[in-house]
Amino acid sequence: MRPTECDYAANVTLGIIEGKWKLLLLCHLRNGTKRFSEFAHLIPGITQKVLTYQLRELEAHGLIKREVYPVIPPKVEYSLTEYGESLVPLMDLMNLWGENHRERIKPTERIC
Amino acid sequence: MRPTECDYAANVTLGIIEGKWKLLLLCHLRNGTKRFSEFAHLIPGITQKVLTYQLRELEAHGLIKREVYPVIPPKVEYSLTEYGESLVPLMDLMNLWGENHRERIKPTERIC
DNA sequence: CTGGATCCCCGCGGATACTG
DNA sequence: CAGTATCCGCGGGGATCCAG
Repeated sequence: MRPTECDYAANVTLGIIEGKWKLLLLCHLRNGTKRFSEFAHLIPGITQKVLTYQLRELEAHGLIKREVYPVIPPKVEYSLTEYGESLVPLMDLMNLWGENHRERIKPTERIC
Repeated sequence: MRPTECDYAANVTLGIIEGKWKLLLLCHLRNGTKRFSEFAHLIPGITQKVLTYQLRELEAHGLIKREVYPVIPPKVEYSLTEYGESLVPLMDLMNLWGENHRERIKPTERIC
């Protein structure tokens, strides 16, 4: 309630959430385990390097689990951890607010 | 539920929320109207340029209201709009999650 | 008092090529 | 298949100076 510094708690959350594709990745993982190539297919716009990077960060924060199967060809599965699921309410809220915001903006688009 | 693009609704929210000081500014405004100089005093780390910029963006998105009093010396007051208040639940949730995350991390700090 | 105008740095994210 | 390595551009944010 007295956020006199930039270490405001909500900013901690923001620091973990922010990243162009993180929320999208987390959202996809809510529907179940995903492989690296599945993400690349689901999200055509992302490059391999960035996909790797964002997944690594989510993993570093304990939100997702990375499981490597020592087979050929390689197989890696990503899944939401229990801790990652604690973000679900926040994701839902952000999703909801974002959709409302879109509809709020739309009327501006119609010029007529 | 089928976020095949980067225009995922939650990302819209993120785009409005993100910014190093925005959440903090919004939080301060929850306690009432603030003047420009008050922000500068409450948040020592922020520069005038950035403060101006972040306030302008929040205003552009309709979250805050900027009221200018034509007096000398200048007086400008910022306040939360009704739309801005619609973000309060999200802010609270982010704050809560952030605090929990801090405590979750702390044990790692104590090496003994 | 409330900014605007500049300059600068750094890191995120993108593009491309290569590898076990 | 699932990455790693390298280069690069852009923009957010900081520092500083100026202005009505």
